[in-house]
Amino acid sequence: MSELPAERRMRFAPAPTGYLHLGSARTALFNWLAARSTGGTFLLRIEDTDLERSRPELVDVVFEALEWMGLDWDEPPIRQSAREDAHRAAIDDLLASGLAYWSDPVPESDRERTGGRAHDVADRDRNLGPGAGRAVRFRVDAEALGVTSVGWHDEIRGDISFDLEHIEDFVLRRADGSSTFFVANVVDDAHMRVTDVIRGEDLVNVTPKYLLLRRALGLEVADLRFAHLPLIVNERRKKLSKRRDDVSLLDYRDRGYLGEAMVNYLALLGWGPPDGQEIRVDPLHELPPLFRIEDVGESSATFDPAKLRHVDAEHIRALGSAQFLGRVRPFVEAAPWADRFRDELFAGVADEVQVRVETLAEVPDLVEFLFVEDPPVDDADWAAVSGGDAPSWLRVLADRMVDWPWRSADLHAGTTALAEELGTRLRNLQAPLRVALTGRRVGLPLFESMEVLGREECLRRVGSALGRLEADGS
RNA sequence: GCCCCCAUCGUCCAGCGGCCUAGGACGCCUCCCUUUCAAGGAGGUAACACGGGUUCGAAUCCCGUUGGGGGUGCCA
Repeated sequence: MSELPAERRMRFAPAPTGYLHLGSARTALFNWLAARSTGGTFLLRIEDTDLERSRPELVDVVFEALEWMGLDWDEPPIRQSAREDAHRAAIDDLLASGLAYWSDPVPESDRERTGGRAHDVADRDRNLGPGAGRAVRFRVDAEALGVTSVGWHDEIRGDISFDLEHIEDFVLRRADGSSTFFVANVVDDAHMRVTDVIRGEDLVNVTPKYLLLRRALGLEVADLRFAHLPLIVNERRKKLSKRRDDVSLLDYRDRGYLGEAMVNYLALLGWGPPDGQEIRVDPLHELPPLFRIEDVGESSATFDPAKLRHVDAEHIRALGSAQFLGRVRPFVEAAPWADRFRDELFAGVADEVQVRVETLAEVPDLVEFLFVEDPPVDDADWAAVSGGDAPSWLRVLADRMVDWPWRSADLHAGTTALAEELGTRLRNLQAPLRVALTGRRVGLPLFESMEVLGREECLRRVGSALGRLEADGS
């Protein structure tokens, strides 16, 4: 009888800070990918033990962000705050077995005595017991623990180990009675039967403590694996900071990025598909078969907004027409002219819009001329095209437009022929017409825009441009 | 200071001892296409941090140097 492969369980354990950090989002994604690629289970644990930061609406932000990325989890999320009894019990066990002890804080003025430390290892043997201001610390003692170093084989970075002498007696229970991250983390991971701890490289240094604690608590460690992901850094090669970098995942949604593009790009930071095909229209389905946590790189990756934009543009272009309209809707609805927006008009230029934007947020600006009475005229553009023969050209154009068949191909042909007639080139003739109709000299293809705008409206706009010219001239 | 980690084009990813006169992608530049702008097509620019080993042979293995990052809390 062959053994069934043991179930692999990975978890994402964010603290509800009110926004999901880009780095956390990537950690969530890699955990999810690791789970989905191995038939594992993806779990969620909300680390909400910090009273101030456990407000329900802050937790919802985490769910909202994960849902935006399309990441789904397999079991009901665990609230760490609901497990405080278990955390306390673990500390009591350690206290009972002598691996933890009560410790008094050492005042700043008295630190020479302790080598600068905020605690005194002499407390280990004082059998202090509970008391005001007193914390419980773990006894990192080679003799008591029977080892002189702790190490593990990291799935991403290979063997890592720390000598016990470099690990301090860390706090398990604060003076206020609350448990620290170290205990909660270990106890809850064991409770959730987590087998794969996949997290950021900034947590490498707490892993020895994790391991020590886990063993001290008699919790199984044989099948435990760790993978520490390289950090995402900014162009200065520093860890992304809330202050100077755009780190909130959902802000990218609000700025017009597609969730799947974000997922696609994030997956490319520290990893790449073996076949080299970077753009994955449906990353959530395409990536799992290709992903292996051990293929993740070990050096930090710079977050490159330019490449993100490119990936987003590719995803936008891959959208079907109906999908595109659906995705765009929230952005046009936020425009000042939202009440005048009409699907039919938009549909007439949608394809042309789609290849010209990198984010959905750029759409309104491109189609505004269709939905406002009088598009604002860009002064520089107007100045650039309204001189010379432009006034007379526009007059002729206005005349001809009256009986041209109103289809883009005919408008194109008519304007081209007229350009020749006038002894100029189409590129020159279309420029003033474009500014007259849209207010700018760059924009969507002109004749397609005219068809959608309609003859009457085009004539009206050319007419007012002519009026403006007279005013300028007088 | 101490501990841990990292080191290929400006950036991301390939390369896991010979296939490398180092490949792909983003960016940038040039040209083509063209109703502006895009998109698309064709080119181009640009890297193995340095020094020692090991080996017939090193971007690939080892050591050191330098550089960078992370950590060093009764934060997580």
